[in-house]
Amino acid sequence: MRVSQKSEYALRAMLELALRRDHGQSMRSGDIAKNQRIPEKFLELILVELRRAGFVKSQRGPVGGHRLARAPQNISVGEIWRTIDGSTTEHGQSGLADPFRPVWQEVDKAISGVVDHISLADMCKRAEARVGVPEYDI
Amino acid sequence: MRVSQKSEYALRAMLELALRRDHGQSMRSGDIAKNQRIPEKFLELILVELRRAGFVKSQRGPVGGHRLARAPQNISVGEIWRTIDGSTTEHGQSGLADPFRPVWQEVDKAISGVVDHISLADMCKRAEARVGVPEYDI
DNA sequence: TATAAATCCTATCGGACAAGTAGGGAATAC
DNA sequence: GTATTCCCTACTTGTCCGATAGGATTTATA
Repeated sequence: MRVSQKSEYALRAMLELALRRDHGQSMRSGDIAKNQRIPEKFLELILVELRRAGFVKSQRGPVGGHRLARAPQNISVGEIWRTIDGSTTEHGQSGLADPFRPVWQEVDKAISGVVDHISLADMCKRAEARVGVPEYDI
Repeated sequence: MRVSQKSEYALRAMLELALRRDHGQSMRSGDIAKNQRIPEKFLELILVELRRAGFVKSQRGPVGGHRLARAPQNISVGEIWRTIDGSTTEHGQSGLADPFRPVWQEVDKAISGVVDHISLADMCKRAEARVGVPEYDI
């Protein structure tokens, strides 16, 4: 498959929520957008998808915002990715006879083997480990 | 990445050449197109790319055609794929600071680990094993 | 109850790119 | 020289990504 810009935004937004999670409070979409440099209105659409998929809970109104619906340990990068970009490898409708079909299935499994075993909590650790590295957040 | 229709065509064409290779003679693009049900003019463009990439040798004229430039054992699915579709995972220009960059790199490696170790010769074996299977070539 | 702040929804748009078409030019065997 | 085949450039058509726009709906607070 491909990693769309939209998925990248979704993942960064989710990571942002996971990193701020200890504070307990929810984050407004505008703040996420600013911190992560994501087009605000576009991010709103993404957050709706994430809410419908059960990843975040949202509240409207003056003290509204978004927060994770589950613990970061129980949310994998693969889940989020597939929610936004659809099933991983979509190769043109190759009939059953396509001799390469088994190859793409193996590829799918290899991809899932990576992204399904990286949780948001893992990503938090990685991000924290990078604090202080010069090129981080520039 | 994604498996474009074009890559599928390229792979099927290469497999066709590999399967007919023992006959020694070259195949015309028109015959490949007919056997593999690939739009003829489109396939011509693909064959030019494959030639430029050094996968096939072509000859013009009445007895012209295309043949593999290397042994099938030495041509991997991954090589062909990348030639047509470009580098595997292209995720939007994520800066160096992108915390997900290492993830995509791992995904890249996992994909390569599959497709770079499947040769055209392997595909020939698989294809021959499927001869006689009802849904093959229908 | 009015108001302000936030999320939510529907519609639209521009540009890029994939897939395929078209028409002819160049080589080559006979 | 003619038929055949590959080669090259250009164009078209449709789809989809990324993004924007304008409100509608919910909700805390004064």
